[in-house]
Amino acid sequence: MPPRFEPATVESDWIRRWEELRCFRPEAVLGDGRPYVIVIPPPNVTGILHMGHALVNTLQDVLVRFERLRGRKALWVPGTDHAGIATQNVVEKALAKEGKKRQDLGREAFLARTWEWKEKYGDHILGQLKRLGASCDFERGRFTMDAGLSRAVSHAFVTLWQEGLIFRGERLINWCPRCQTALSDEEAESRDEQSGFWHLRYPVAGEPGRYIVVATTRPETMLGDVAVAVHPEDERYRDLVGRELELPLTGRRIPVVADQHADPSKGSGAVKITPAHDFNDFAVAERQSLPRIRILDAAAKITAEAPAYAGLDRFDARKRVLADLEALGLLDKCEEKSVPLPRCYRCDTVVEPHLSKQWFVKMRPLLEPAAAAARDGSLRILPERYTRTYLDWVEQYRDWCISRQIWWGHRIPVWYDKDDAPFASVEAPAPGALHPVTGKPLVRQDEDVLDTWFSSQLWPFSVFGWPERTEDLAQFHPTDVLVTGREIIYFWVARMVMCALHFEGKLPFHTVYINGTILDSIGRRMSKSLGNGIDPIAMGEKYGMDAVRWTLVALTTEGQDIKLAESRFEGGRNFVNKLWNAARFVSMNLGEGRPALPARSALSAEDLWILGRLAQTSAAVTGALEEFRFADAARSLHEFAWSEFCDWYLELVKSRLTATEESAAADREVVRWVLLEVLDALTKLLSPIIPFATEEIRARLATWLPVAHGTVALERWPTADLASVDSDAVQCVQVLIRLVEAARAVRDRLNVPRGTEFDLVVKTREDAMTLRVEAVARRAEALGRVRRVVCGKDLARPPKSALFPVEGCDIFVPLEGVIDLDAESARLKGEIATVEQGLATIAKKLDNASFVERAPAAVVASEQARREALQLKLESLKASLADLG
RNA sequence: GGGCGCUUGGCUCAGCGGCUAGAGCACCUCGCUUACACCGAGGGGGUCGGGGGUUCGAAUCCCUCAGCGCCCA
Repeated sequence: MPPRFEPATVESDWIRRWEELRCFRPEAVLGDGRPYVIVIPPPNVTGILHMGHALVNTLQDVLVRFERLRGRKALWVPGTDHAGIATQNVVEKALAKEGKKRQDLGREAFLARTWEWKEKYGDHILGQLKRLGASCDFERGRFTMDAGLSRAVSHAFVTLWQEGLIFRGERLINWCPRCQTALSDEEAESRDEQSGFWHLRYPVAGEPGRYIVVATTRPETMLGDVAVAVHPEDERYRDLVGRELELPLTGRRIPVVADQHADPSKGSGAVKITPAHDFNDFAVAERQSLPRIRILDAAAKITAEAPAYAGLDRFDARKRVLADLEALGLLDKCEEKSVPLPRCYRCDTVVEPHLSKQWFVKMRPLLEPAAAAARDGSLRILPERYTRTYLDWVEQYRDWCISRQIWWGHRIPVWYDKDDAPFASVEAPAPGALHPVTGKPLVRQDEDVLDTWFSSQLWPFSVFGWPERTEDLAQFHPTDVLVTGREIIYFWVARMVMCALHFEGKLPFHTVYINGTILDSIGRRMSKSLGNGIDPIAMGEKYGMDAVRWTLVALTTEGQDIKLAESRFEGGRNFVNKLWNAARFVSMNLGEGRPALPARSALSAEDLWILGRLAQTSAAVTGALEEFRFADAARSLHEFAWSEFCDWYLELVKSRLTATEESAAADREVVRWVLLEVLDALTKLLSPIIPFATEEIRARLATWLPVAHGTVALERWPTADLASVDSDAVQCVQVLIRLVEAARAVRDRLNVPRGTEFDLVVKTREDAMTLRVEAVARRAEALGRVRRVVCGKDLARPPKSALFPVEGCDIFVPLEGVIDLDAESARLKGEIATVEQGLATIAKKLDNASFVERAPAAVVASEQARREALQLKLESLKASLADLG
């Protein structure tokens, strides 16, 4: 084994090997374990793997690998999402370079071109997932526009339509003038932006000089005003209700209406009403039976309804309207205001409310069960606080606009007769087919496609062949856990829950784990525009993918956001290398064959100790992963592997492995057995987080640590026998550690000349302690480079010595003439101060009558015991200090 | 405006009612001891954002103020 773990070749070798072994299929798991299923949040086909993907997929992989090792038929279904608008934009951009628009190609050719693009680049991100080490069943990979999944979409649409839960209607929707398509409410992302807030004067008809002032951030919309609303109780305008205003620049007259929507406490209390271009105003117009005048077309240019401005872009029109109002003296004033401005989530263009005929899903009946599932706890969302987030959206029951005026996607399975009567059908009607209700021939299919999320919401079961009753569907749906980011709770999670409940009558998963957001080192979101992203693949190449995975897992606490800097991966790399070298050390100290299981009586204190700690670590890691406490799992493993196994156990056994006497041979086999035992369990426990290095270690040690099916991924998770933890061995090792530390501290702190040899004199308080010290004395001598450890209850305090008090004994280092007595005095004074502070804290409790009375007896008892121990320690320290004079 | 999260050593974070408050990184001193310098040994460093309260006991629970961030309207 090389002295450094070399990830590059190891990773590609194992990716290939796993593929050959086909070990990530649920069928590869032997036995009859229950399935454990996760479906991946499908990344866009246009996507490249970013750090957020690396995190969410590492966490899923940890869970899947963990459950696979526990014998579950683990299945992680990968796949990609066709990402309608995003993908279409990519292909359109490529076309634009050739000076073409998609309309130049026509629908068929454009779609062919997009499929071509998809075939060429669409699997890129899946390849990156493989490099991440994701143990997906790639043979079951799906794409949302696969034939089967497309059929699922049609089936869902037609079913909902037949149930009256999908309808077509003319409503105000969010419209992206650049993409030229409708968007759902969720796809119009509002950010606060600075905007002008213009106050306009509308002259009262027949009363020269009198105005009503209305304020707006979109003054060009005044061209489409149909009324001004005031609050019915507003005294200022009471006489004007029912009268008319001269709408400037248009020659039209509009009424003043009384409506609750006007808030008297805000501004002038009067609001302009533009029903065709504002959501609130649309509702007012419905109530007040006002007309809707469309002054902006699909490209957000002024229509012929305002002839003087027709053809102007909305922002140019804004300037012109303002200038013209100004010239007429009708511009009262302009303020600066921070307003939420909705922008297209795909292209960032300012979204315009737009009146058009679209398809909608009637959400209330679908969402009610989805809300109930979260409320009654049958759907568990972690961290729990996100249940509120989920419910906040779900309980709004807002209808969902699902039609998109683009080409790439699932075409709406609706055909019309010549009178526009729609008919939804999974199968395309035969040419000349008649509308089953009107009896007239169906003449055309709907031009639009469905929102991408309409297909994504079916993902947890469409990937298994739904609506066919396939074996996979029966076996793997419902799934177990969904892991995803919080920004997608509305878009996707809630809709999946609603669909699974509606179509299958069950939740698609019992638990949703919301992972934190990856931020840059100063807490900003990583984004292309800021250029502050860290590429996980590049990090993998530099530090090893295991290091990337380890680091992300170690940083995942309670779904908190993660501030990430490249330097963080060094820690991961170092840890993986440490493990590698521990295995390397073991490999260098093994014999010919596998050592036999030793009798328990043959095990030394440190053997029992490390085996006990291993059991505790297994238990801790198992518990942590069961509860999604990823960082805790990593912490336990790090502590055990580095601070206990490497720092102490490996050091302790070196002398046993190199011992040359005849009698040492048997003990050497014992050590070898323990080393392999620990390494066996440790590599298994670590394999969900760092699969590559653990596989490679097992492969290198295959003679001694064979894996049954060619991969550690199909091994059995270590079970923790906590009952076997030997408390006496634990105490022995604790004393041993203190002995070694005392020896080291003497050398490093008390200016002992190099090469000076010395003894440790251990004055114990009880015979049991004497036995313990004697049990570990030889090891302490070896590790601490101490000449002799002498111990006993009746030993005299050696004069002028350094003191290291431990519970149950005092460790003296008699070094008159060698140690720096002043340094020791100073050190003892420091110790004394610390102990006195501790005693003071305890005294505050124990001297408080109500503490002794009211605190639990166990707490009081432990405080008393601590007081006694500290008291003894203090006396020893003081005696030593006095002795040093 | 409503909701949520965060504020603990220089940095990034654990700890969420009872050990003299921990870790990693950084820092200081020493060390190439045949697993590892991507290492080892030793060490310094925190009145847990401010204030108030509950409690025998608060970094931990409650209230309040301040700052930072996210989501929704």
